[in-house]
Order: sequence, then C-alpha cells, then structure tokens
Amino acid sequence: MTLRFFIRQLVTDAARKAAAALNVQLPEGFIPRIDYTPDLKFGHYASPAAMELAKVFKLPPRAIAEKIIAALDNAAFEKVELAGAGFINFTLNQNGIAKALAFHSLDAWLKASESETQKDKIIFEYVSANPTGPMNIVSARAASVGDSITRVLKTAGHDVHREYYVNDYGNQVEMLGLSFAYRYLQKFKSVTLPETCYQGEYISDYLESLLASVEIPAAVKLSADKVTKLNQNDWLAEAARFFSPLGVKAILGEQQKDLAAFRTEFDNFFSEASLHEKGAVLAIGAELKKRGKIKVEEGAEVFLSTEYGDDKDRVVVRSDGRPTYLLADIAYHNTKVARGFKTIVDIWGPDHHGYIARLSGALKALGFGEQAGESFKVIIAQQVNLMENGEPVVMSKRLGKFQTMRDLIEKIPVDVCRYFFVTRALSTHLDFDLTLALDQSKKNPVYYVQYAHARIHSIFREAGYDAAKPLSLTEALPSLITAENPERMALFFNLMRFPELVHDIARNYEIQRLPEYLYQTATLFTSFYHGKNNRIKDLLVSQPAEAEALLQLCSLTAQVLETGLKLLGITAPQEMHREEEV
RNA sequence: GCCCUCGUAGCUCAGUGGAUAGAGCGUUGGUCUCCGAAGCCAUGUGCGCAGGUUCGAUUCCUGCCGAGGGCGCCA
Repeated sequence: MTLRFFIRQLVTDAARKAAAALNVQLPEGFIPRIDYTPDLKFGHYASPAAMELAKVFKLPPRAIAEKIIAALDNAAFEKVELAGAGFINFTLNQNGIAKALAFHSLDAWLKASESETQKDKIIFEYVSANPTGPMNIVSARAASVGDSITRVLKTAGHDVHREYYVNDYGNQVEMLGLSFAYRYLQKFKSVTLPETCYQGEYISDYLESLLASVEIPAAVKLSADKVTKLNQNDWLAEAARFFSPLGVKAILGEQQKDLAAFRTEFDNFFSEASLHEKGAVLAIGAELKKRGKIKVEEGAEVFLSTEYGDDKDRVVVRSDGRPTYLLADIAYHNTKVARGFKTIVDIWGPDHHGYIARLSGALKALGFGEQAGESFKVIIAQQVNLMENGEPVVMSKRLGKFQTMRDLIEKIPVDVCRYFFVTRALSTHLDFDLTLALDQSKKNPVYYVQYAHARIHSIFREAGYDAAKPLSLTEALPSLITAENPERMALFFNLMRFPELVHDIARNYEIQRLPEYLYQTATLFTSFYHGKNNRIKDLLVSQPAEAEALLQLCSLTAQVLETGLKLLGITAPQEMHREEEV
C-alpha cells in the first residue's frame, strides 16, 4: 500500500464522520485529494479536502478542516496541522512510515500496491509504420514512449496488450511491388522510375537480398536476352504482384530488427490484409449502413462523421466498390472492441490528427463507449527536430545522416535515445539535441542517473556487501528519518513517492514525469551521499547499526533507480566507464 | 479558411486548479590526505496580451498576438 493511498482512506473516513456530525451529505463518490507539501517542513503529505468541501458544507474551509482533523484516526501521525486557507498537513510517525516498508523490497511493495489500481484491459497501439520503407525518427519516439507507458501500466497492475498495425494492403503496397519490379528491370535496361514509386535506395538493397535468397518464378525472372522481347507493361504487373508481399515481409523484418535493438516489444503485429481477406472490412461498412450512418453520394458510400464532430463526412467505399483505408481502420478497431478491450489507446503520427474525429465517431456509431469504463484515446506523437550545436539539422538527402531510426540507433546509444524521447510529453514538439546526446559528461542527464546507481553499487562493494542482492528493508530504516538529518528525510520521502508516481502515470500517461523523478532521486541521493553524517564507511566502524540502516536506504534508492530505468528501457549499470576522448 | 502543438529565468524546459513558480545548461566564486569530482555548495526583477469561470488560475474557457506542424474517394 502506498502512503498516499493509506492517508486518503483515513481522510475519507474522517470526512464522512465530519459530514455526519454536521448533518450534511458528502458529494457522490467523493475522494479527497492527497498532495505533497511544497516543503517537508510543512509535513509529508497535504490535503485540500476542506477547501473542496467548502461549497457543499456551506462552511469556511478552516472550520471544515478542524472537523476533519478531530474525526481523524491519528495513530500513524506525529502531527496533523491546519495550515493556510484550509490545508491539512500530515506528518507521519514511524509507525506510519513503516506501513509502506512492510514489504521488505520495492518489488514486493509495488506488487502489493497493485490492489490500488482499478484493473483495466487495455490495448495500446503504437509505431504502426507503413511497411514501405525504413522507420523515421517520430516512429522511434513513439516506440520509446509507447513501450515505456505500457511497462508502467503493467507495473501498476493493468492487463496490457501492445500491438503494431501493419498496413500491408492497398495502393501503397502495390506501389512497393512495382518499385521492386522497376529496380529489377533497371538491372537490365535503362528505364526511369515513375514518380509514384518509392525512390529510396533501400529498395535496391532489399531487391538484391531477395534475388539472392528467393526462387524467382520463370514469368518474372529476367535475362538480358528476355528483356529485349518483353511486353513491359504485362511483365511489370506480373512482377509487382510477385514482389509486393515479399517486399512487405522484408521491410517489416527490418523494422522489427530496429524495434528489438531499441528494446521495444510488441505482443502482436496485426495485418490489415487479413481483415480484407476475411471480408471484415466490407462487413463493418454494412454494419454502419444498417445503423443508418452511411449515405450514398456520387456512387460512393460516405460515413456520416459530421454527426460526431468531424468537419465533413468521409468516404468509406469508393465509387468503384473498393473500401478506403478508413473503413479498414474501423474494422481493425472493431476487432479491438470484439477482443474485449475496454480502454483503446493509439499513438499516431503528427499527420493523423485530423483523423481522430472520424475514427472515434465510427467507434461511437458502433456503440463503443456506451458502457461505463469504455474509452478510446488517441495521443498524437508530435514531430522531432534534430538539433546539432544549437542549429536544426536539415533532413535533406544530401545532409541527412539522421533520416531513419536506424541511423539514430547506430549513432546514439539506446539508453540516451530512450531517455531523451521520454523527457517531453509526446504531444509536444521535441528538439533532440544530438550534441548533448553524444556528450558523456554531466550535461547528459541519463549518465547522471546511471552514475548515482553505479555509485551505490560501489558503496556496497566497499562495504563488503553483495550488491546484486537488495538488502531487506526493516524497521531500522524509518528510525533514520528524523528532522536532524534533512538529506536522509528528503531522499527517503522521495523514494516513498515512486509507487505513487507509477500509479499517476498509469492514469494520465504522462511518462515525462518518470525521467524527471529519477533525476531528482539521483540528485537527492548525491546530496545525501555528501552529507557529513552519512559516511557509511566510517559508520560501519563507529555505529554499525546505523550504517546498516543507511545501507538499506541506499539499497532502496538503487532499487528505485533500477526499476525506474527499466520502465524506460534503460540499463542500470553497476559500474560506469567513460569512453576515452579521441 | 479549418485543426493540432507551443509561448514560464540569458538558453533548453518541468510544473494532475492550491501555500514562497522549479530543474539543467550558461555565468561567477568556492570545493578532492575523505564510501567514484560524470560529483558537491553558493549565485536569479521570469508565467506573451486581454477578458471569463472559481474561495483560489501559470494550469480550465474565449478572443488577440507570435512560433512550428497538419488538413486526399493515399495509406
């Protein structure tokens, strides 16, 4: 159980008693807010509950706060004070603090705190890059954020499914096949690649590996002799059909390699083509029609998305009878509903924001969201600007060393990439500073956090402890936390917040708060480490019991840093080695 | 034209409607006989403008100004 949850229960009880005594009704489902005090000198936690209740109770906040304090079970508190306009400040005593430490390790504590989560079945879709070329930097950002958020959701106790939607159907896939065909033809004959084809050199590279590893059927196989008497258009059509699925497979394989190198995992890669093959796409169109949400205009079937706040109605079946991408996406999201997910979250690229209204409208039209707890949320991953020496890096072909996710991974360590990508809210533009990313000094925050972790392991090595095994936390630890040792107290209460932060992020998806927290933890630890009274090496001789307790504090810090970094897909090294400057 | 994101310290940015708005970088000055100096300590006249909602607004709403991005019977 987290301390915040514990206090919230006590305040809820007290507010209920206060309401009964005053003969007023608490608002339906009232849950008092429990915040952190702006400074530990005010106490450890604070609640503005009395201010929130002022209107309902028709009393001044301070008067309500007094009633709540009077009704509060205060066994866990050293003091409970009324402050400011009506804040209730809580200072825990050692019994209270020990509540959180009853689990002896961070893992056990997190596990026990899962019960505070309203467990949900969540599907998270992210990256979903088109299988027509290498992934770009925004995909890397989405991968990093999606992966980290889902790790947090799991830790908080949710049932999470991570999915990648593969657009392996339609025009662009045919165009991909045609691009391969042209590149193949170019090996024997000078032809110009049409503008509609994929221009990237990577097509030729993939073609070569395909030619080396796959049996090419006679109808497609070319030779110098055959090219002279070729019916070019017929051959191109045939060859495009042949290369199309192979090209998708090859490119998807490369994408998966990059994702693995980036330590991002998916539970499933969902094929769009599989929906078309099953007839699920046209079937969902029929379902919308049955529900009266389709009109026919110039021979095309049009979804009435304006009924759901869209700018205009959207074509879902073209006048020639072929479904649009939107209809396939509706069918895809319908499978998410059918698979029993209550919370559906998508991370999309910046070019898709206009798409939210029509898809969420379609889900509403199909009845999703009518039941309690059902929600559909889209997070837009905004663009990434690469910066070098304070100047934007132009991503032109000529200058662009950093056009793709792979370029990025090859140049910048994954630990650094992943840290940088999660330091800003996904929905805001991100300047990615390559100069700072390559900097191994203190300027680079990820190394600062890792350094603090490594330093703790160094302390354990020096003290003759096995650093690989976390120390079991005992009641000796809270006894350290006294006002005479502000560094210990600041560090300790920061550590107490970690499980609370996990729950917050699981609720609001604001992953950027985690790297910020870890940096803060590293700073507080380093201050503690330099504190005159905290020299474990000396205390081991003079005050072995206190040294043991301090080692527990260090161990808990290391567990928090390691677990936090792991949630971000970043390693927690036990020793740091700086690469020599060349 | 419509939509999205952003405007906080010299710079890059934090800040689930609450108490004295915080970090890093940069600047300047201290600091290693001592568990790792990738460190620590000190150093600041800042919420774009105008309304509104609220007991309370940097936070929510509206308008304006400024910056970036996006708006297909492509996927």
